[in-house]
Amino acid sequence: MKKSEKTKKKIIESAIKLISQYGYAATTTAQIAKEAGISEATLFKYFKDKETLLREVINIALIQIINFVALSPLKENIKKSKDLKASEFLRTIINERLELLDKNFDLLKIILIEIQYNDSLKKEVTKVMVPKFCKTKGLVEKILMRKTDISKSMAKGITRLVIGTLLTFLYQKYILGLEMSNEEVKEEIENVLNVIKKSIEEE
Amino acid sequence: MKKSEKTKKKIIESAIKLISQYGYAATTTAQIAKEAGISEATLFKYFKDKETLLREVINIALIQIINFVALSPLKENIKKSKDLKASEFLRTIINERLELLDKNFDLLKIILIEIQYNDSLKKEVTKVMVPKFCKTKGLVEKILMRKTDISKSMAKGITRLVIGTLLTFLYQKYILGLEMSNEEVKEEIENVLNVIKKSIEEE
Amino acid sequence: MKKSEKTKKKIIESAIKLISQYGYAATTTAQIAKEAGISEATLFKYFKDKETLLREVINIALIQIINFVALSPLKENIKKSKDLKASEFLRTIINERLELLDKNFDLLKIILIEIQYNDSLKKEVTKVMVPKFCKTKGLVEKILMRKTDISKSMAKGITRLVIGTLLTFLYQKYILGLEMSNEEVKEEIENVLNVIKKSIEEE
Amino acid sequence: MKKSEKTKKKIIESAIKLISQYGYAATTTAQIAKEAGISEATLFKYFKDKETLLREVINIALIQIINFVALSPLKENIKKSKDLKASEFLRTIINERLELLDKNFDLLKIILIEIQYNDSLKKEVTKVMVPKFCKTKGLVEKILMRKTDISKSMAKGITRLVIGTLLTFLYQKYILGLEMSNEEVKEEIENVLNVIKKSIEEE
DNA sequence: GATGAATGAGGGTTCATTCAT
DNA sequence: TATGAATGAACCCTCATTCAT
Repeated sequence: MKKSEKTKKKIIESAIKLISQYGYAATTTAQIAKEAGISEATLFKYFKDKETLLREVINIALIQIINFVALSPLKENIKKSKDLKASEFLRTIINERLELLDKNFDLLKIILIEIQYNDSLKKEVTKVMVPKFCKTKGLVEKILMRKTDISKSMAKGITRLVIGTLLTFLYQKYILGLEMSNEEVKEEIENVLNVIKKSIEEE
Repeated sequence: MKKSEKTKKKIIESAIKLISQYGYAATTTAQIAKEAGISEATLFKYFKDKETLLREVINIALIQIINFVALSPLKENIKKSKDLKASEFLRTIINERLELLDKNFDLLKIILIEIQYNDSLKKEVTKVMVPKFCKTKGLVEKILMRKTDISKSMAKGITRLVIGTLLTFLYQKYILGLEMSNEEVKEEIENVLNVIKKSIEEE
Repeated sequence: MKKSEKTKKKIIESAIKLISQYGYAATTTAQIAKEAGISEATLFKYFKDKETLLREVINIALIQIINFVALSPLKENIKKSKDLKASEFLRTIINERLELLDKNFDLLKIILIEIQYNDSLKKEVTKVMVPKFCKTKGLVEKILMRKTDISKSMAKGITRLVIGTLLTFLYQKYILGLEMSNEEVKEEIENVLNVIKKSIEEE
Repeated sequence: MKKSEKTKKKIIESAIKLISQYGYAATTTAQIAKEAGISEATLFKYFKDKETLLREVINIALIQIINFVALSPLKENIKKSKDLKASEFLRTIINERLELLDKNFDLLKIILIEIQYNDSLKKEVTKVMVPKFCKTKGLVEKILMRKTDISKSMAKGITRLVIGTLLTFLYQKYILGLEMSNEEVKEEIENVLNVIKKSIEEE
C-alpha cells in the first residue's frame, strides 16, 4: 500500500474510533489528527472538510456492513444449510448475524446515530441499505418456505421476529450496555427458537 | 402557573425539541434560547450550564417514559384484558406501546442516543429503567402463562419476540425514517401474531 | 439607625470584605448583594452603579484612615509623650501605628490597590491623604527636634526611617503574608530603634 | 529567533504591560491579543488559558527580579566596594536598587498585587523570593559588620532601615504616583544616610 | 422600598479551516 | 507532501444593570 493510502486509512480508522465513541459533533478534527498521528493541516489535505470525512466513514461503513453483515455469509449459509431443519437454519443465521454485529458495531453505531442528524446522509444510507436488506429478508423468507410448508405471511412473520430478536440483543448489549453471559444469550435464543419451532410444527 | 415556571417549561420543551432533532453536542444554547423566546442569559439563570439542562431533560424523559410508557397503561390493559385471548392481549399491548412510543419518541431518542456519550448518564438511566422494564416484562409473561398453558421459557420467548417486534417498528419508523401505512403496520403485526398464535396452539 | 441606613452600611461592609479579598474587578455585584443579604436590584437602588459603590467604599476608607490612622491618636501621643525620651516616643508611635494598620488593613489594601487602576480615584486619594500625611510627618519631625538637638535634616531622615519601618512590617505581614511572632516583631523594632538611638546620641 | 518564539514573547510583553496597568482581572484576553497584534485564537494556542498566561508572566517576573534585582548586581557591588566606607556602600546599594526597581516595576507590581488574590501563586512566589531575599539581606549585614565594628543586631537594624527606605521610595513613586525630582530623592537619601552614619560613628 | 425576572454586551475558550513554507 | 502558525466565527457562560410589580 502507498504511503498516502496508508495515511488516509489511518485517518479513517481514527475517525471511526472517535466518532463512535463521542459522536460526530463532539469529535474534533484535532482529536482525529492526533489519533492518526498527523497534523490537522494534513487531515484537510485528504478530506476537504469534516463533513466529507464523515461521509467517507459512512461509505466505508455501508460497504462493510452490506458485504459482510447482510449478504455474503448468508450465501455460504444457504449452501451449507441445505440439509438443515428450518429452526437450525434460523439459529445459524441468528448466531452469525450476532457475531457480525459484534465485529462491526462501531460502524453500525455511527450510521444509525448520524443519519438522525443529516437528512441527505439518511437518504443515501436508506437508499443503499434498505433494498439490500429487503433482498436478504426475502431470501430468508423463501428458504423458510422451502424448508417448511408455511404460508408467505407466516414466513414474513417469522423473519420479522428473527430481525426483532437480533435488534433486541443489539440494544441490550450496545445501547444499554447490559452485558449478558454467553449462556444467557444462548438460552434466550433457544426460547425464541422454541416459539418459532412450535409455530411451524417442527416437532 | 407562575411566570418563572412557564419560562422553565418553555426552555425544557425547546431543549427537547432541538436536542432530539440535532443531538446534544450540535444543539447550541443560543438556539435553545431563541426557540424558547428568551435570551441566553436567562437560560443560564435557570440552568447553571448546558449539561445541567440536559440532565433535567433526561430526568423528565425518564419520569415520562417510566410512568406512561412502561407501566401505568399496562395495568389498565390487564383489567380490561381479563377475557381476552392471549393473542388479543398481545395485540392490544403492541398497539398501545406503539402509540406511546409515537407520542414520546423525542424523549426516548434523546435518552437512547445521549447515554452513548455520557457514562454517568448511562448508569443513572439504566439503574432506573432496566428494573422497571424487567418488571413489566415479567408481568406480561405471567399473564401469558395464565391465559395459556405454555411453559415459562415459552412465555419468555414470546415476550422477547413482542419486544423485538416493537423495537423493529421503532427502528424502521424513527431511526431509518421508513414510513409505513397503517395498513402495512397492521398486516405486519398480524403476521407476527399469527406465528405466535400457532405456537400457542390458539387456533 | 434607620433601616435604610442599616442596609447601606451592610452593603458597604460586604463590599469592603469582598473587594479586599478578591479585588474590585473580580468582585461581582451579585456576590456583594448575597453577602449583604439583599437582592442585586436593591443594591442598585442604593448605589447607582458598581463604580459609585467603590468610590463610597474608598471615601469611607479615607475618612477612617485619616482620622484614626494618621492623626487623632497622634495627638494623644503627643500629650502623653511630653516626658518621654525621643526613642520611647518613636517606639510608641511605631507600635500604635502598627496596631492601627492591623485594624484597618482591609480598607488600606483597597485604597492602595484600586488607585493603581483608576486615575481619578488616585488624584482624589492623593489630594486628601498626602497633605494629611505630610502634616503628621512634619509634626513628628518637630517633636523629635524638640526632644533632641538634632538638625532638621536629621529629623527628616529619622522620620523617613520610621515610615520605612512601618511600611516594611506592612509588606511582610499583609502583602507577603509572612507571619512574625510578637517577640520577633519587638526584636526587630528594637534593632531599628537602637540604630536611631545611636544616631541621636541618646545613650 | 523563530517566529513562534517571537509571537510568544510578544504576547507575554503585552500581558505584562496591560496587567500591570489594569490588573489581571480587568485585563481581557482580547486586549492582550490586540496589543500583541494577533488574534485571540492564537493567544490560546500559546497559553491554554488566561491563568496559565498569568503564571508564565509571574515566572518570568520572578526570574528577572531574583537575578537582576536581588543578587547579581550585588556581587559586583561587593567587589567594587572593597574600599568603600559603609555609608558609601549603602548609598551605592540604595541607588542601584532604586534603578533596578525602576526598570522592573511593571513586573514587580504584578507580582505584589496578584499574589493578594491567588493563594497558590502567593505560596509559589514567597517560597522562591523570600529565601533569596533573606540571603541578600544577610550578605549586606555581613558586609556592614566587616566594614564597621557594630553588633549583629545593629547591622540588622540598619539593613532593615535600608529596606524600609527603598520601600518608601517605591510606594511614593509607583503606588501613590508622587513624582520627586532627582534632587529631592538625593536629598532624602542623604538624610537617611546621615542618620545611619551617625549611628555607626562614621564621622 | 424591595425584588423576581430578564437581558445586551462582553468574557474566556474552542473549532474547523487556511496558507506560506 | 506535510506541517507550523494563524484565525473568524461561534460557543458556553457571566456580568452589571433595568424594570414591572
